[in-house]
Amino acid sequence: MKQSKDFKRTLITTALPYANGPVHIGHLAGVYVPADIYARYLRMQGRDVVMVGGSDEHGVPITLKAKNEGVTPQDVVDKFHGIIKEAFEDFGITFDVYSRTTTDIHKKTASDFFKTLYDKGEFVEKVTEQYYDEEAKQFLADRYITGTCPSCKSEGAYGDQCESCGTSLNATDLINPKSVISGSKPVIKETKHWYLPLDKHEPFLKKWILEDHKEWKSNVYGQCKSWIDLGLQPRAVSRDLDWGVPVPVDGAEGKVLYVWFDAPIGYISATKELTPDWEKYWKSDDSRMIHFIGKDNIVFHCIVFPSMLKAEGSYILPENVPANEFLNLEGDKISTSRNWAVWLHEYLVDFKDKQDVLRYVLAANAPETKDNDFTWKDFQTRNNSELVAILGNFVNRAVVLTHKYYDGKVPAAGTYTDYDKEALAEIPQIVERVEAALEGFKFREAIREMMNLARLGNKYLADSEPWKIQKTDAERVQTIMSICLQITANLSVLIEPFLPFTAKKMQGMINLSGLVWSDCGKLDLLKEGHEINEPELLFDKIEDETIQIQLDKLEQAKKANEAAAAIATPAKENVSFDDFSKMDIRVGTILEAEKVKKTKKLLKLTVDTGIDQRTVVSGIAEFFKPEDIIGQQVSILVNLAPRIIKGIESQGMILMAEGACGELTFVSPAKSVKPGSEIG
RNA sequence: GCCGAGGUAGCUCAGCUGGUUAGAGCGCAGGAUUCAUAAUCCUGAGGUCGGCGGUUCAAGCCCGCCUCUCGGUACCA
Repeated sequence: MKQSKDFKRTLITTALPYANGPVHIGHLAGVYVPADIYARYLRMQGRDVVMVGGSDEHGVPITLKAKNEGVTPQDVVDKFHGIIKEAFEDFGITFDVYSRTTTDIHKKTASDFFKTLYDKGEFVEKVTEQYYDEEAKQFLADRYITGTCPSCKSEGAYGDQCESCGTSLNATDLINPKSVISGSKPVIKETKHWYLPLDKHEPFLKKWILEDHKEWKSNVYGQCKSWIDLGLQPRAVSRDLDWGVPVPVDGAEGKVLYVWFDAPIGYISATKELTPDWEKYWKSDDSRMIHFIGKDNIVFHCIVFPSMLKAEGSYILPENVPANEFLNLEGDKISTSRNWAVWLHEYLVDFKDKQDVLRYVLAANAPETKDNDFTWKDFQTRNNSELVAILGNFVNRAVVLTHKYYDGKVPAAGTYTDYDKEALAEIPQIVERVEAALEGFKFREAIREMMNLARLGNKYLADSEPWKIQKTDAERVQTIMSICLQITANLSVLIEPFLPFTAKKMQGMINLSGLVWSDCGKLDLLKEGHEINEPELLFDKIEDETIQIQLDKLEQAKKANEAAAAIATPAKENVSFDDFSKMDIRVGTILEAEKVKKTKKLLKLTVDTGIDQRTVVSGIAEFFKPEDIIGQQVSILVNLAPRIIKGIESQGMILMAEGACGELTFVSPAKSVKPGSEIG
């Protein structure tokens, strides 16, 4: 495998945050902090690096949000692009360019990209059937259709997914589909779309990833292998929608590029926006591209986007895709809609000027190999016993002593003892280990090693005990303090990629600036007589009360969510008595039950309906063991049209009640009654 | 069900192509120390490496089966 130094320049891309909400700690930990550490590290080495990012502003969810709030999609993305961009700036994420996908340059870039592939015959055209709203005169994307979930029967399920039970759906599966736009019942209509034939690129992807990039992280490699082994399907690159980049082909009115197609092209347009020289980052073999993303994006960045680039023909492909897993918050998944998150803009209100603390905690506990948990307790501990006690404390000790003994002037080093030499020799070793970790995208390890330099400082100071011998051997103390100050100076450089705000503060304190990475390991960064400034604390302790406030805040969010979930869904439309009478619901008794093989949710039941004994397949296996429900009385819809499920004919449907957390319960008579009793 | 990733000290994680008494940080206990934000330094306790079987002179690392967590995918009338 090629080393990063074999390349002349590096293009770092960061996942484009979707502009329908602010960014939270999960985004930061998974993508932006690691990317920024890496970019800063390369820049400090004087290497040619460009880090691009931007807001992803197209797609259906944004149009939905706009509609709900009675504003235009542009209003929505303007608002969140602003919030997101500011949050990144506040946290010191050093994008060389932070753009957005609603710029003209991007529209043109994406449009041209499509046109090139179109002209080369890289797409296949397909006509499919989709829902169409005749009143609003437009096709309905999945998110624009609601109805009753065929799975859990709850109202308000979307065409792609039921929010209530989490099942992913096809829009055509919904019972009583309704257009979100006009409320009318949509009709099925034919529509033409373009597809990227991923299957065609499969042999290439197989070799490129599975053979040539075995060094990718196991989670990334494994995920790709899984997708490729499952067989790749053509993916639609266009949608019937009016918010996005128009498909640049005759007869494509009302169609735009599907958001996943236009979003990664945003990396290209952002680079174009940055420099007229953009092609050298994208089209020369001595450039390498690194995609920083979360695990939800692996398939796009490892399979889809490379296929697009390959099909286009003139672009380089990513050299590595160091995708992270997910960060949980206090044991639960971070969720924008449930407001279970720590929002970056809110964090800075509560923890003013503590960007580095969060950067540190997130990098030290980044979900590199598996999902990780962010807890406020851990945040407090890492701040108090690592940043304050180890790093801040050492620097403070060195600076305070220098002022005490030498009035702030750096003393001259005398003769080094063996122990001095030993300690000093460790500095370049630590630097080397930090470098190796960073080159391998092991940010947790890198930050641990970085802290080891501060640990070394504390140990050296404690072992040397200058305060004990200042009166008897002042000359020796000069050497000791000189070494402590050189370690401090080294620290101020080494921590910069990770803790840029603190690095700046430190360099101000020791009156140094313009340090670069190759200064790490030097023992003469501070010359004799160099004057340093007054000590100031790099970090403050965080008290229990401060942490409790954050925990309370989350607890409130949780309560608010529970309250929202407790509200019953609105009643359905009225039906006539005749409609109701059509349904034949009986009390039945389960006689036999067994799991349907090769399924997770299905039980095959034999039910005594009083009329007959029949077979019903029911999706309740996650909640009941077969042996526990023999003899259970249930409500059964007996005149539902039979249907074959997994090779078994299901003759009817067991009615279930769904609890607040999605758990299912039988609807059965309060007293045992004879099978066949009618419910009505 | 199938595919992928994980399951190593109280917590968060390392463990190279299998090789002597399984490591680190935090936490905990004891001691030292006072320059420093009661911070620091030293020492120590603590693990049947998810479980069972197998291959091997030797397995946390290889193979099989099982189990739990996370993600993808199929199924849910």
